[in-house]
Amino acid sequence: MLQVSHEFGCLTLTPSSPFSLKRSCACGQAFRFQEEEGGYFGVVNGRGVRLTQNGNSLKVFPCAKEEILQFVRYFDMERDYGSIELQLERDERLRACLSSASGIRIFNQDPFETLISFIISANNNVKRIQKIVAGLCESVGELVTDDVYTYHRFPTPQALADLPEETLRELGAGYRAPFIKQSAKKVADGYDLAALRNLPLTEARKELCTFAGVGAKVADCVLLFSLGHANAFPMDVWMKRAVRELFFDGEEPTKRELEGAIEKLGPVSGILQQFVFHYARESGLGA
DNA sequence: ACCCAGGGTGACG
DNA sequence: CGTCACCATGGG
Repeated sequence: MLQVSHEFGCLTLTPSSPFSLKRSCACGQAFRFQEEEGGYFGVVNGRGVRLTQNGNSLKVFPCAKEEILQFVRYFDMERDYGSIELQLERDERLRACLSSASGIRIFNQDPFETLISFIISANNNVKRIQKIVAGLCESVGELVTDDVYTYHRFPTPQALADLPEETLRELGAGYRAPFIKQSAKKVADGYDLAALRNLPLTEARKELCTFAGVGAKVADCVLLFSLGHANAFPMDVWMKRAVRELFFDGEEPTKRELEGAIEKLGPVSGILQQFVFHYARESGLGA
């Protein structure tokens, strides 16, 4: 159950299961939530908002009445995370993840922003990804000044498609510069990312892999973090280590064994994955 | 100098 | 189908 209240232009969402703003913002799913004075500032669906946590409540400011549902959905507050954490708790292999990952929510981000962000993420680290994405926004993202804040939106597909490769390299994108440009152009030319929401996981993944700089892992991030595929399971170096340690007693699994183990986790395996990922990074698993 | 980071691409078997 | 060097960049 979710309690929703709205007064003085501030939205308060209180889920009945544990919520952690800090873990949700820091778990590596999104790269534009900046920590500041007891909260976070982020741009959600093109709107700059300040996020704070009070008890188990998430506060979003500013928020107009018409925007309430949109924020509820972005922060995935309609989903029953109590049952998800219960599944983790019941699994002896995954139980330990909760101590550092309880309260995570998977945000429903913009597909294009997520696509470009995770193209940048390839063979890169979170701090640098944040820096490059911030540079993109400050360079060619629309500058917005509303009643409360001044901020940049994430660039449009056309804006990134028009950006010279050299500029992308100056921002730190390195060899990913042409991937960003080509993929942005494909969206600017009319490719409908949102349509992938309604495709089966395997087909949606295959579609995303036609973009430059997108392989299975980046595709799964886009599907999980922006297109509602809760069973997309991104396998990066951290998850490979974690799965090897937690599921296969330190041994390297075959591809079949790996797929089987993920399949057994059920329809929200990708969300479970994010708890494990955050745990692995926080506990420095294997490093 | 070397290794690593939310990997992908292209070449070669 | 699988493997593998290579790819920019910054931090440890």
